[in-house]
Amino acid sequence: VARIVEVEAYVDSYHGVPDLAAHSAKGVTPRTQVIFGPPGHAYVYLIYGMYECLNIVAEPDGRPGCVLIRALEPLAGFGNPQPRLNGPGKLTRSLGISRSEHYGADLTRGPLFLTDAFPCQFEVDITPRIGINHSIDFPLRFCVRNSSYVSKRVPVQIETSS
DNA sequence: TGGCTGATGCCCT
DNA sequence: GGGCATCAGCCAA
Repeated sequence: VARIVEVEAYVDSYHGVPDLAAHSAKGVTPRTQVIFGPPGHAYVYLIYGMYECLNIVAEPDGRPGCVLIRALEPLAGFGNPQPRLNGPGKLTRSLGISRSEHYGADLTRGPLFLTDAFPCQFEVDITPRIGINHSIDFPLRFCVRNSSYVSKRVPVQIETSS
């Protein structure tokens, strides 16, 4: 059991400006097809030849859009010492998430299950996304404020919410 | 503390 | 063949 504390959104367009950092910007390919499918499914891709990254498809069927899971706070079921899940490549390695086993997986049921059964209140920091070279200004990274489990300190605080 | 670099596989042109 | 939604280790200060 783990809590999501940091995500980034990859969208079709932001206020009418195309999101060139999104993999779906290149259109439907064998790699990106699941992003155009129904929401609640896993988009898993390989980055830099060695790290798998987990996304959750987050737009209606037929439209592209997904959320990259960048950091988790371990809650239960992890050994001692707890693994650090503060990075998209690290958390998939710790959880055993891979393209071969999880590409397109239904996250509304099954072993990788998304739930709101552990609610809590928190404030959100909104910042630019990390590690990209296109559409770098879009404020689409969302972190739990003051969480020690995020991948990086918040570089710029753009806005807050709850 | 912060910046650079190598490792490494695959997708798309 | 170029570039990539990363990370750990190294180095200088």
